[in-house]
Amino acid sequence: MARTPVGFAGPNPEAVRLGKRLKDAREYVGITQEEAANHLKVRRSAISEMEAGKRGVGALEMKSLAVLYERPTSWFTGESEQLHVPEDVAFLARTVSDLSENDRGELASFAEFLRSRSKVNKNG
Amino acid sequence: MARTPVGFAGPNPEAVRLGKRLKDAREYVGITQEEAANHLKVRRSAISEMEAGKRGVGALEMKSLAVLYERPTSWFTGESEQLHVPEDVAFLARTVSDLSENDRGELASFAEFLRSRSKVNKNG
DNA sequence: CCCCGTTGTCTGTTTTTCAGACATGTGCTA
DNA sequence: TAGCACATGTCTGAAAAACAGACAACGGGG
Repeated sequence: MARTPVGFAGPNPEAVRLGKRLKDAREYVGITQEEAANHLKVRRSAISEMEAGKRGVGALEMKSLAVLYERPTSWFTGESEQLHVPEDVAFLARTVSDLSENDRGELASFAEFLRSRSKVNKNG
Repeated sequence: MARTPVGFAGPNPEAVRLGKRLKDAREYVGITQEEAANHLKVRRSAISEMEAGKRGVGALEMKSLAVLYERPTSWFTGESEQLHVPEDVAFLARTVSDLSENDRGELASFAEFLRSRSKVNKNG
């Protein structure tokens, strides 16, 4: 995790937010830093520093903590849980579900064609 | 990211899976490694190695890529296996997301055609 | 006050990542 | 086929981050 820019000493605000959430979640389920550390196979000090935003958190570490703390990773990252799927996309997905396997193949080919065509238009 | 145990040289299977998903997602939105690298403020080689599972992915990096690739982080971690959609349907849904509104209309029309055709075949 | 469980912080060592270049692969065009 | 352009894979010394372990500090009971 050398994500924070080179000449930047101050704490990364986003990392601090992430750490707070990790800490909140841990305390909510009543787990000590040591137990969390054992779960993650890291030193306890690592947990302490992660929660303070002084140390990076690996994506897989976060996933593992998500299990231990019983929360989705999106809760830690603060993502909006909304799926953001336009209605026409949803409609297509539903329609596709009704089709036979052959027809799905045809449709997929056509979709692929449209996709490559739009690429060509963009590039040229 | 020294998450993998000390005396373990082989690739971390979970990291490899994560990398594959990152790569798939990037390719679906038609972005190059270089563009992704610019977005993350890392070298392109970092993207290459992340996708190969040879390099750790920070939690905040993953969140940033989630925005760029238009997926929830849970998709990268593999948390969202709840949907149970057949793979070809899922693929179509993803491809559709790439298309312009016009192309979606075309595709929807074609899907509708296929659906009605199969109905006719059933009834006759 | 003292104990004890828990958490915060420090330092030298180890591991990972960076930075940049070089190498490979793939598609296109003459 | 050769040549080229673009995207991606991979290597190496330098720099940064994480580890490992210890010590300090906080806080609640006895």
